[in-house]
Order: sequence, then C-alpha cells, then structure tokens
Amino acid sequence: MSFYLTTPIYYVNAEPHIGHAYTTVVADALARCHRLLGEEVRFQTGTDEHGDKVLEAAAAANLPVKEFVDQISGRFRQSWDDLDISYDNYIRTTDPAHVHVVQEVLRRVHESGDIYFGEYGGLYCFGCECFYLERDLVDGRCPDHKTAPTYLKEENYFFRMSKYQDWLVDYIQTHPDWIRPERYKNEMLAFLKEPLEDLCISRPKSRMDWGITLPFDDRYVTYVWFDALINYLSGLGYPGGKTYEKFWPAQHLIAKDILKPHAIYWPTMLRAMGVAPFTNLNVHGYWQMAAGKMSKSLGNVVEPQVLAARFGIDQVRYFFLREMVFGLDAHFSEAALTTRINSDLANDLGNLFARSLGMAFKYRQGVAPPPGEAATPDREVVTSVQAMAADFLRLFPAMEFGRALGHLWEVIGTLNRYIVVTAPWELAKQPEAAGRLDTVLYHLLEGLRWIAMLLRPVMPRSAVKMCEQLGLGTALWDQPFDRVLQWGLLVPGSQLAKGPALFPRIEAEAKAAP
RNA sequence: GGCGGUGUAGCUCAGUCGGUUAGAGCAUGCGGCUCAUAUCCGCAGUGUCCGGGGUUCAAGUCCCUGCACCGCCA
Repeated sequence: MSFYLTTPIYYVNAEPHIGHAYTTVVADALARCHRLLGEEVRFQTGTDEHGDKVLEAAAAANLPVKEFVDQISGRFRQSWDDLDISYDNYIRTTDPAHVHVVQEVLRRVHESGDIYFGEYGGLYCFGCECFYLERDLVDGRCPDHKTAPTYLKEENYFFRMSKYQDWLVDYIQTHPDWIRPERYKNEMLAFLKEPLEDLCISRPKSRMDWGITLPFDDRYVTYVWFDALINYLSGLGYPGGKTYEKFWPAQHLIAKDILKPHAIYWPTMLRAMGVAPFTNLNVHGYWQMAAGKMSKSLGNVVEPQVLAARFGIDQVRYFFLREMVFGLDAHFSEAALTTRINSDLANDLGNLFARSLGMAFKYRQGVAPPPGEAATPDREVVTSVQAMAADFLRLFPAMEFGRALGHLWEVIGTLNRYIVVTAPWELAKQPEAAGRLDTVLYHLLEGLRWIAMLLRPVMPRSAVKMCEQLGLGTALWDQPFDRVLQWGLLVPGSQLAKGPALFPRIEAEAKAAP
C-alpha cells in the first residue's frame, strides 16, 4: 500500500514562519505514522520560486533573483531539517525537471484545445499579481496593498476552467470527504454557485519575466499558480515512471488561505490533463498570535527554528499537534506552549518515565524484572494501554491529533495512579512481595514502551530516547506498529539506562526572553 | 449586502439522538504520598450554557429573533 503526502510548496518571498512549520510538522507526523503502519510513503515539500513578488523581494534584498531564491529555499529546507522533518523529496519550481514537466503539461493542454489566446483589460495590482474590478477597490486602491492599480490591456493565454465547472461540482458532491473538513467543502460549493471564469495562465515577459516560458509562445511566462501546482506531479516524475504510477493520487495538506487554487484550479487542471483527482484536500486553520494576527510588519512572527531552539524540537511538535484541532484556528502564545510543556511533558510523561525507571534502578539494579501472575490492577493497565493504542491509531491518521494524544495522556494518568495504588516503595520493604514488585515494575516499563512506540510520529527524538533507556534494541522498536504493539515484548533481564530528564521544565526566566 | 460558522467555569475547549445534580485540562484552595523533573494521587469548588421569545412532560442541544466576533462571496 502506498501513501503520497504533500505540503504546499512555500513561496520564497518571505522567511519560514509558524504557519509553514505547522503544516510541515503535521505532514511529517502523518508520514511517520503511515510508515509505521507499514505503508510505502512518499512525503514531499519544497519551494515555489517564480512570480512578481519573488522578483520584488530579490530586488529588495539587492540580490540576483536566482541567488535570492537559492538562499530562501535553503532556509526553508534548513528549518525543516531543524524540526526533524522526514521529507522524501524537496522540490523547487526552478528545478529543470519541474520546468520541463510544466512545459510538457502546457503543450498537451494547449494541443487539446483547453488553452486559448485572448485579450483582457483591467485594473492590475502588481502587489497581488492580479486584476481587480472597480467595485473591489477601496477608495480606488487595492484593498491589500493600498496602492492604486494600473490599467493594463493585454493579450494572454487562458485555461478553459469554466468547461470543467459542472464536473467539479458533481465530483465534490459525490465525494463528500474529498475536501475536508466539511466547512471548506461548503465554502467551495458556495463559490461554485457562480459561473466559473477561465483562468489567465500567462504573463507577458515585457512585464514580468521570472517564470517558465510558454512552450508555444516565448513572449510569455507561466502564471505562478499554474506552474506551482504541477509540482505535485513533477515531483513524482510525471508523466511516466514507476514513482508516479505507484504514488499518485496524493493526499494534499494545505492552510485555508490557499483553498481556492487547490480546490478549483488544481482539480480542473488535472481533469484537463486526464489525470485522476487527488485523494483528499486536507485544510487546516491559522495560529492566531497572541498580539493580533500573524504579520511580519507587526513584528510577532515566530520563527520556527527559534522556537525549536528555545523550547525543543519535540516540544514544539507536540504542541502543534496537541493544541490545534485540525481545520480550526487556534491560539498561539508562549504561555500556552510553556503550560503544555510543563504539565503534559515534564510533569505527566517525563516524570512518569523518570520515576518508573528510577524505581527499576533503585529496587532492581536497572534490570527489567520478569512479570509474575497479573493481578486486577495489572490487568487493568494492560487493557487500558491496548484500548488506548487502538483509539490512537484510529484517530491519528484521521487527523484527530489532539484527541489521539488525549487518549494517550489518559493512559499516562492511569500509570501514575497505578504507581500510587501499588506503592512499589512499600513492596520493596517486604521481602515476600518481591514477585509483586517485579510484576508492577514490568507493567510500568512495558506500558511506557507502548507509549514510546506511539509517540514516534509525534516526538521522534524523545521516543528513541525512551526506547534506549528502556533497553530496547533498534531491532525491536524500528518496526511497524502491528509487530511492536504486542504486550510483553519488553524482555525481562534487559539492561535499562538512566538519562537526563526527557522534558525539562521551562522555568520562568526562559519565558521572559524576548 | 448574501451565505456559513462560532459564543459553555478565571483561561483553552468537549458536550452524542432533546433526558438525572452541565464536563475535561490549565490556573486556584485544602489534604495525602515520598519512587520521581517541587513532581504524583485524592478532595473542593465556582457557570445568566451570549440576550430575548417559542416548541416540548423535558432545551446547552430544536425553531424564531437580536447582539458580538470570525470566515467565504459580492
């Protein structure tokens, strides 16, 4: 079974921010989860590098455009490496292979008659790279850029998007899960109640030449969205090849701001190309920043690598997945991040791990003891761990990350209570309770092993640390879920290892930093 | 202006088909334990379920209406 997952390719006119990081972390966690479910996974991210705004940004940075895009693309890639993103392919729209595929697509669609030459005149905003209607302007100015648009009359190439409107509406209605969550599907259906216009897919080089030259008219470059969306295919080696055959169609992951290109342009493009639609478009919300909306000009952009350096990679990954309901907006603040880290990671999980291992060392010299006959509380531990794993593996791939983690944390609570109920420090005082103590310690360690296994997609580094300290070899843990999630695979007699606190508490002074 | 969403504890949110004294986490207060990262466990709360009206034996839940915020479209 194969699984192809994509993030958008990020536009290189600005630095990576927390929104990009969220999409990418979610994608990574999903990719890791599906690998552990035994599927063959291809996970692609990358950068979108053509268009007006990139040209402007390069000019503002006083760099040749290619040098500029190399630099920013590299910075995105570095950010993802810093966050342990396990992408299989990092695509750039300036890659010659991508350029070639875009031209091939244009040629085919042109030949099939779905691209035509026409004229369009209107008020053009260079900031938005689009034309505006009079009624959309605010005091005669662009509503986003507050600049007066210029009247342009141009001849351009158009994609017959309107031709596919009825098909698209029908497809959305007959595949209710296709665009999800539902609210975004409804938004698109509402949008499609109005007649769809054809899409202008060229820009005259006289105005803007940073793009892919049209194969049938070298006076023009390709409109940046038409170019960018094709990355999902070009990254597989489309139009041919085993990779494409194996992995298409894709699971796309996007933020809500780019819903329309993905839900309208892209499926109609695929249709015109004769390619099957993507499997799902998965749309998520925004992080609402504590001090108003996320915006560079407001100075509250949180750079992902800065966050990771200050709070920890796994900590940030956990926060993203735990705190935001996929599809809805959520609030971001350092206070919320700190609370999650301190109460969930340090107090609940980290402390449970430390006290369990601590007792194994204190009472059993750091060797995993053999379990004796299970009593009622022990059996309850096994039952709740197994039930939780089933819930977790049902919810997590369905992108209910917060609920999946909620179930996992209930079991962490169960294990903390199990310690109180069984009171190993009392058992240790009674020589005749030695077997009982062995059993309790074993159930704790084995429960923690399951937790470590399930946390691998979310917090890969911490999960490996847990496995190491639990004395497991990679041969045991580096396997699909169905092989490692069996009760009792922790081998009695294994040598455990002590380590520093998994998740140190964030103290007040760390919060005070700018 | 049109369509849609949201409004529940101090904060963030869950509340199934309408059904008992409306829940969780965090924060707060009290008590307990000592294996542990001053951690963990137990107990205690606090609510105009946005306002108003209606349907019903019964409404956080369904209907109407008003307000606030958000999104999409124009």
